[in-house]
Amino acid sequence: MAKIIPVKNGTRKDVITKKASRLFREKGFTATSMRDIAEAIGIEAPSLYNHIVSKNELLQEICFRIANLFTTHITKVEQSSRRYHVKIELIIRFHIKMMLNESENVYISDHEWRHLPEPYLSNFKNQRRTYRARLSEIIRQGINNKEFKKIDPYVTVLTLLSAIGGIESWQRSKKSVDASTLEENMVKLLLEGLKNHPYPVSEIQKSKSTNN
Amino acid sequence: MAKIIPVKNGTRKDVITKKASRLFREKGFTATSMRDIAEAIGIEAPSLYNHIVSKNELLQEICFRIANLFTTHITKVEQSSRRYHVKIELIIRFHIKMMLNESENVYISDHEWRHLPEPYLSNFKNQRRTYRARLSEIIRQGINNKEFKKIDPYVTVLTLLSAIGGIESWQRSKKSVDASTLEENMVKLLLEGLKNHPYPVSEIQKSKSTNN
DNA sequence: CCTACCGATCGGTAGG
DNA sequence: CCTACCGATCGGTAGG
Repeated sequence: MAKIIPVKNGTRKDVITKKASRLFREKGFTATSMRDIAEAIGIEAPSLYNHIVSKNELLQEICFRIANLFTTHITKVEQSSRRYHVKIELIIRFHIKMMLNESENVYISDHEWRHLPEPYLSNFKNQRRTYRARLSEIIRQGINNKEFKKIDPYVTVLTLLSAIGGIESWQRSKKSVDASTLEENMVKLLLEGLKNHPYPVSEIQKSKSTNN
Repeated sequence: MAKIIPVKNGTRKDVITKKASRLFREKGFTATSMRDIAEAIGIEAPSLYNHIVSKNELLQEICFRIANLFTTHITKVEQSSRRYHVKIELIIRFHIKMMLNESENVYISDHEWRHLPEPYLSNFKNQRRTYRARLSEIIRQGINNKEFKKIDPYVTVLTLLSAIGGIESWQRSKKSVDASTLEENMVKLLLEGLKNHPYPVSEIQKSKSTNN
């Protein structure tokens, strides 16, 4: 009765988590039933509970595992002695690589976290807020250091993260773009939009095209 | 018995749609029950069906209304005789304004469309694919015309759309940034990352910071 | 890992 | 707009 989870090299539960990830991304967490997951594996729904505690546990493990990967990475970047634009480039490239290698779980972490039950929900939101603040701080310092143009650091963080976080949902329908093309082009667009060019290029083409 | 919908100046059904939008964005379409919507209005769930056909109908109307607004706008832009970078700027600003003025419905159209039932689902996906192709074409022409740097048009479209589409989910927690700051900073970052600068600035800072 | 089954909740209908 | 109620499905448990 007492949830004897096999302590092996991590097998049965991993299979469940993998299938669950796939389905959570495809149909959404709420729209995915335990019976869907069980069927994808080839067992009956109640059998899942020999390996997991609850449906929520699956979501928690996905969300926090991804969040911790990002937190670990930014810590490493902060501790390095690179220039600020290099730090931002490293972080942008890490985000893109995460989207490419862990797209299902990153997508879930980005879009399904609101279904976390309450102690975890606040926890997760805190972790995200802190991450964004640390990223903002790097951009702020880069502006002070004249590496970046004068731009609102918080808006920049929002824009960068959502730009990268969104590629997954597009990528699904067409894998027409290979990983390297995607990464280099996104870096070109985002990083060079951020960098400080030593000439007032930003004012040149500012026409009266403002209103829609 | 026959769904006599009041043809008035659009009142009761609008209230339902409004409340539904709010809840669909907050909790997600699947996690929102008809009883949730009814309770938010102050009536019983079955009473909703005097004004609407089904829960799916609510989602359909939201998704297609938003999609049509974007389609109408890009048609107008295409028919104008502006330069390509102005066309892109107009479209970026329209997207940002939509996020700010219709954030709930744009969010639903962006994230909950996969729950559309089948004749509508394919329809919606087609409309989105076409929109992206038309946007790509403007960028491609702008590159040919030397207004934009050499960049993959499709990746650029994905990046621009997801950058703007993501601001909503961030904006929720902190309304610290006012609309004008948000718009000007996003345009600065995204449009200037795209524009062709008449000097090889993009190569200057390209260090060996590639691998994470 | 299964069968049998639980209370809760779902979208929606009947009928007034 | 309500009460009464439907068949279906949900996450999960009991017990082996």
